[in-house]
Amino acid sequence: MVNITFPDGNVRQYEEGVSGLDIAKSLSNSLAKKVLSVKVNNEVWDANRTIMTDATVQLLTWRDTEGKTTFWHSSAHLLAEALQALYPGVKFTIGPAIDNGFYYDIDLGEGRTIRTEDFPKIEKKMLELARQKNTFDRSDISKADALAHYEQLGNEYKTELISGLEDGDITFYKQGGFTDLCKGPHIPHTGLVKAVKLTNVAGAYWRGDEKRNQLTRVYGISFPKASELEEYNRLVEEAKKRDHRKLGAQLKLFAFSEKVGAGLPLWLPKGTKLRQILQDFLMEEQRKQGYEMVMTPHIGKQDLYITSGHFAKYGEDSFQPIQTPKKGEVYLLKPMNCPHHCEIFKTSLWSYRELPKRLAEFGTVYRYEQSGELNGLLRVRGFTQDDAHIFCMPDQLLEEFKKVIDLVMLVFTRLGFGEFTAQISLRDQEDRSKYIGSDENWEKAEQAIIQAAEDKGLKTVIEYGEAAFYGPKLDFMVKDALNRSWQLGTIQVDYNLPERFELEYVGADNQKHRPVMIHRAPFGSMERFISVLIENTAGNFPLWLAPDQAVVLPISEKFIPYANEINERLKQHNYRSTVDIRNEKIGRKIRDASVQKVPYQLVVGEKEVTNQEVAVRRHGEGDRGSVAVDALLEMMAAEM
RNA sequence: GCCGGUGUAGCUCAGUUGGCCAGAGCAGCUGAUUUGUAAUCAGCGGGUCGGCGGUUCGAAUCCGUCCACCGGCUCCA
Repeated sequence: MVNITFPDGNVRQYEEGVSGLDIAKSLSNSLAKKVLSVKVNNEVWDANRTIMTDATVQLLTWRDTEGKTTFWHSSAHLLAEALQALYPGVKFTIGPAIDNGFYYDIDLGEGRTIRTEDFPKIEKKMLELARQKNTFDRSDISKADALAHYEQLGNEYKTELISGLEDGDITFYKQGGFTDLCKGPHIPHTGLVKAVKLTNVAGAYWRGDEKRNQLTRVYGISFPKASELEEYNRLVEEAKKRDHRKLGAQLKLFAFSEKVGAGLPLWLPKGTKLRQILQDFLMEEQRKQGYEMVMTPHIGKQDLYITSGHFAKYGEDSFQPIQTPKKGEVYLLKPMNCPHHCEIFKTSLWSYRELPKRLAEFGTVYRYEQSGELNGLLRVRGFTQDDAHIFCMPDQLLEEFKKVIDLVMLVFTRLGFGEFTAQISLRDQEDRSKYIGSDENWEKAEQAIIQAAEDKGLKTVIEYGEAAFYGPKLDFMVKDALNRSWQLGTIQVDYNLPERFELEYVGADNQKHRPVMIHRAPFGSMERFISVLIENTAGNFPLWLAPDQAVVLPISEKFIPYANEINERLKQHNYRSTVDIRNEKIGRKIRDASVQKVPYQLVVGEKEVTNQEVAVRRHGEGDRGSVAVDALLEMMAAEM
């Protein structure tokens, strides 16, 4: 007998060799039908794998993230089985579960492709195979046999994978007519997969290396119930409506023009308003915290970026040098503001008493992003950073860094980004050739960030290889409508640029010392921040950010003078308000104001003129009834 | 940059296997209507069918190439 401990602390005895599925059956038959996999001593196992010792056991179903992962991973095998049937000779590589579904990377061989038109027949095949209720059978296999198996199939990808595995640690899984190198676990049988949707097909490099073969990646998602697929489809439709590219056009915030160039956004009046409000908000906070605004030009001599190291690192892949009429004179579009700010620091000799020096600029920079990377306002070639560089003494670093964390948190809280990931981006552990500066400085910088994040009680994840070439970063990641993660705020510690620019201050000892730099941008870039803001709010901005806060809607021409009066009152109180004087019915004016997502829609007609009131309609809510203008002003003030 | 897809009026889209002057709705303009909580009615104007080159008696439709956009991959100072 073995003692099985459940998550609630209960302990029950079972025969040795009991499986998760057996345990589920002993509890309830309906539960047994839902079990996807089982967590045994904190390791996820097949539900039918035998348990030989005392263990803590948690049965995993569709409700558990790990249960979903098992389900989707098994679905990837099902996809592979279908592809094997439909595309003979296809070579399989890897097919993992992801956050929202699964994919399989395959090599179809020369000249063959999969298109979205092919999806229905693949989905049909998958469901057909699923209905066979095939079990996933696990088998241990020796390294030699595993290699022989795939050599015979001519699958160099699998043999490469196997070469990296330990003998005795290799397992195959077989369901129906498909066998795959796989460590598992899998769901009890394919019949649990009731609904399948292939979502897209894309190229993906083998092992993520662009120098190696490009494989075909087929993405999909699957569900244990058809109704869940419908729900998923509905959510995808909803997400499309939040897309900042669509809303940006609809709300007349920004635009792109082929004639101006790819990735070069044009800010329309309303988008500019929104952006200015955000800038004003941050500038005010920064003023309170001792930042000083500076301004620098959009270009600088090539030499500036040779000093900073940017030219050596990115010169080839950037906008190319700008020539002048003078021979040999070369300028570059600025890719970063920091070199300019270093030169500002060098305009005087600073006393330690004057540090930290916090220089801030909404600086527009230009980077030649790869064409395939451009994406609405999320990834552009000309963008404005809410940049600042803090020059401080080494013993001020930690305190300053923590202050910046507070500022980023203030920004995120005020803008409603409750969900974010704080990521500590460190050097690549193997390849250090990508970075400038000494190991010693990197160590100090990385430790400072880890310490500051810990002191602030931030929950962080560490990502190696994500650092900037001159220093490590603390990045704040937020997701867009399509669940993709983007870096917004960033704080970086830099010992290297002060050295390269030979920055100095005079210490209490009357000696010259080298300051440390903090690069920081709470928004990151105005463009990206605003795109994520649009998607998070679905364009329903809080009142203080809305480009148009109110629109007065006269019932007919007769009431335009009164509407103008109301509009003037609002303007006197610094609200952004307009009057819709078009010769249209009130229903139409309300509709158009709603499409533009104007928060306060103020209807005025005979009754309102008589009572000296306005009929308030709050977008997203509806009719609030008529109130006096003073009451309206109070209502709006309370919302600011 | 790579893989796959898309590109018709300001916007959303129709346009059969290549075949008369390329269509609709919305938006715009003009006029009528003077309106009470998500689209009033009528008339009018508007398109080098993404660009360039080719095949053909004939190309929005077929081929090539470039550009832009979409989803991934790689990259992201």
